[in-house]
Amino acid sequence: MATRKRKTERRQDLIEAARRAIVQYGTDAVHLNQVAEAAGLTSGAVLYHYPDLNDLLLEAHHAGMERFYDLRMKKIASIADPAEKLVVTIRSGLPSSPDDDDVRLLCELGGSAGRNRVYATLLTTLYDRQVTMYQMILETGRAQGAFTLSGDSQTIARNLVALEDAYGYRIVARHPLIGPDEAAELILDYARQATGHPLRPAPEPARKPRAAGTTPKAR
Amino acid sequence: MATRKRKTERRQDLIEAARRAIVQYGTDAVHLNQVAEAAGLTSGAVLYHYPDLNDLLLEAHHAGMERFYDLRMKKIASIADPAEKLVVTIRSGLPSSPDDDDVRLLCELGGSAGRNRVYATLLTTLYDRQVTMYQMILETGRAQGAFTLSGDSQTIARNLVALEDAYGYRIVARHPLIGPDEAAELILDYARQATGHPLRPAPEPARKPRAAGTTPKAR
DNA sequence: ATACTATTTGAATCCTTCTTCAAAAGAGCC
DNA sequence: GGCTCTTTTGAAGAAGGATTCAAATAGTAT
Repeated sequence: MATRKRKTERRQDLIEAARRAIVQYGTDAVHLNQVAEAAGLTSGAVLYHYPDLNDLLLEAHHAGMERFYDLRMKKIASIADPAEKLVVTIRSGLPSSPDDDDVRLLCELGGSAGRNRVYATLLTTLYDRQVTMYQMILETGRAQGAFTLSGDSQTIARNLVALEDAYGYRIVARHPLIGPDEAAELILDYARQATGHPLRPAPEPARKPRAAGTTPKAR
Repeated sequence: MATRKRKTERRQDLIEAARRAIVQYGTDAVHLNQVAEAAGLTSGAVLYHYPDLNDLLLEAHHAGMERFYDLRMKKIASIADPAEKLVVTIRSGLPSSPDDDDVRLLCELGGSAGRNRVYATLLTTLYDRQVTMYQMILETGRAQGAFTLSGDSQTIARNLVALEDAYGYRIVARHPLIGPDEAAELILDYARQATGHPLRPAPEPARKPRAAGTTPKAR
């Protein structure tokens, strides 16, 4: 028997398991048994915590989305320079590889949004939040005189998020020529035009986020 | 009994039915019975033509993709002016509404591409073809002196297709602020910077494609 | 008309999944 | 250690989908 756990803890596990099962089988195709197996439990145990599988799937998508967003925010929180911040932000919106589960979950969500209003709302909310995030960076850069925006910040921010999204799909679909590096460069090409800043690409992402004020060593 | 048809004809019907069923239920979740019902047949009849449902689903996706691409090509074939051609092309890559089944099928494909290599290839192929299509337009515009490209045509073309893709998802997910018109304007904003051309937005798409040489009436 | 053949149906069978629930088993408490 | 409450299992039953195939049917050819 699987080690017994407390309700909240187990529910957390189940959300994680659901995430994995969704990525593997698809949101609309995943079976209760598959989620149970991913969690190392039987279907009965899953049902004990989530009498309706759809509730669990929704929570999994919701959690995945929040995680994706929080992770990005954390990665850029300590960066003061708007140009560097923009570069890192662009990077953090792309999958690290075709097997990046966080992004694959979002792609999954995109596929289902057309036929599920709740998922559609979730995805739209994420998009809008990301747009706002970019807008802040752009406006800050402009205020500091670093950026000369080619148009209003909302338009640029919307396009930046759109580009990220789209290249996420390309990378997840294993485009033979467009990987994370190439995608970042393509987006940067737009970002340079839009900000009037040279935006040199960031070095390999550091293991830990740098403390504010320290400079990345040149390479 | 459903009216009997010839093999090729019925297979065509089935591909259409599968398309509809996929959009409604999801590529990975759709059941044989649902496809059969969409075609107005029984599951046995479907199996008679496609012993393996996956083959049918693949053909449906393939056909949907080809159709989408062909339709675009047809819409722009008769347009000589590169600027107008670019504007119309951008429009034709966006869903006409959140219920545009052609685009919804492609979104579906994007969701499944992460876990199905064949679908991934299909989607990648479409992307590359669209990039080439845009490249032709851009290069032609440059050769004629109409465009002053901000960078190499491949980069611009890749970004244009990426923007289209992404806004397709936004529209299908019913973003409350971004519909076909707004998306077109956002993409045009980028296209203007990239081509150095004012690219005034096209009037409402005409019922029939205009013959080459005729001018759209002003409004 | 008739016969022929390709297509479609519908019923039977087999499988898989969902759902329910009594019983088992861990975890915490006294 | 024994008691209690919560969590988990496993079995059983219900529901539905996939697959197979003989029989029916509708076009097509003669």
